Amino acid sequence: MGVAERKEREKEVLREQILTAAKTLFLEKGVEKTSMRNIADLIEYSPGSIYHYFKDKDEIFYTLHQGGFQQLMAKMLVINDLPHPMDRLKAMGSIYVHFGLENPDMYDLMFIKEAPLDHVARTKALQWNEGEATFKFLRSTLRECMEQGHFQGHEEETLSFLIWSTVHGMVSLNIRRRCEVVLADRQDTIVKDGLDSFFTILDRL
Amino acid sequence: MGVAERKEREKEVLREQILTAAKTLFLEKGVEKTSMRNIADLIEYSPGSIYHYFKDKDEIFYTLHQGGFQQLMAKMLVINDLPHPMDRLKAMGSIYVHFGLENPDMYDLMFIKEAPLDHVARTKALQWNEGEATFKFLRSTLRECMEQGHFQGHEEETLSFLIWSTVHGMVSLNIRRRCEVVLADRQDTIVKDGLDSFFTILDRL
DNA sequence: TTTTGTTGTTAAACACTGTTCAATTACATT
DNA sequence: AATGTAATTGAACAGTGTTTAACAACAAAA
Repeated sequence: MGVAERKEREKEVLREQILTAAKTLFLEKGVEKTSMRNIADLIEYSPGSIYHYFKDKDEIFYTLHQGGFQQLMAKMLVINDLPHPMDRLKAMGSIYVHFGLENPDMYDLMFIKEAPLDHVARTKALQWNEGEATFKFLRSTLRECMEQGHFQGHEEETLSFLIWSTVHGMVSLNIRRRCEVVLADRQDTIVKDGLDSFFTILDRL
Repeated sequence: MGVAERKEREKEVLREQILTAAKTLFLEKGVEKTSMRNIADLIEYSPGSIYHYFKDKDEIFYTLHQGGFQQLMAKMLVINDLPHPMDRLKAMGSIYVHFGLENPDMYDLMFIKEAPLDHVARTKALQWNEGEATFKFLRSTLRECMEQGHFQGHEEETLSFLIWSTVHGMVSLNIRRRCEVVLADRQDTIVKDGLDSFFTILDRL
């Protein structure tokens, strides 16, 4: 009695170990350069064992993927304190950008990496619930701004997409090192400056 | 006599064959999933031969990469006909976005794919001359707009980066299929709408 | 207490990968 | 015909993700 439960817990522990080991290595060396053997070495198990807990390497980082959205969402929720929707909108932008720059590999997973889903999985089960929730959060904040008279002549969904695109563009160009050459001298500041510039545009809109 | 020249030409032919084979496979299966052996098979040479023409896989990638920029630049040059800098700026945006949507794989190579450069290569020779040229083109167009009184209170380089980020953001979210879930019903129109929305913002700025 | 059945774990193997290199071939020049 | 050079090859190396047959651990049943 209780044996099955204990085993279940032990399994869960190892699963968690795999996950944290994978996360450590992914963030340290990148997903591509982390091998299953590396993960196995770190948890002191054989490579084969991992396949009893995760179908393949992809499944490991999709699990981490979901954690990323929860992390981002948790950070986002802080803005609820701000009374003005425009402040909330701008705070969301800042949080989003900072999250991306501080967790480039996680951001990569969430918004840049090719979704290695086969068509079946993509169209249905689709796990991007987390991503959808984040976008809906942006939309509702934007709607509140519009109710206060901002962004006249614009359509909510389109503008949400445009705003998302702008912050995503800045972060992803940075992460994928496309700024380094073009803006070598301002690498560190360019995203912050761009974001400020973006905020003044939003304010004037 | 002329033998060396003929050999030189023949070498060039094979180099070109490698390049087109690589391009075909890269665009078909992606860079990561294309092996040197795949390329060798397609041109009916042994894997080793390729290394007489290109230092490594990265060098092939970067050569194609440059070709993409020349393509994009060629399309861009058309805008020189337009007399108003603001029209030119908007035309550049349209061309950029259309290029991305019509050549998603090449765009991927140019702006999204992880630049597989080792540190040495990244810091020096640095191959992104073409990318730099494109950005400079944007900057100079923007400067002309500013000389006509647009975008007051903004700084040229920062705003260039912001504009680039916006169009890149829209294209890359689309290419990497992050819109599919969030904007399922408007997949086809959202980028066009977003771009229009962006243009009206730029006009009012 | 022994047997059975399940479950976790392993090492080895498979089919790949990018890259290197000694050996071989092809061929223009002497 | 012999020589020298450059192109080409196939095998080898060290790595990859993944599968699998064998094995060990151990709770449940006999």
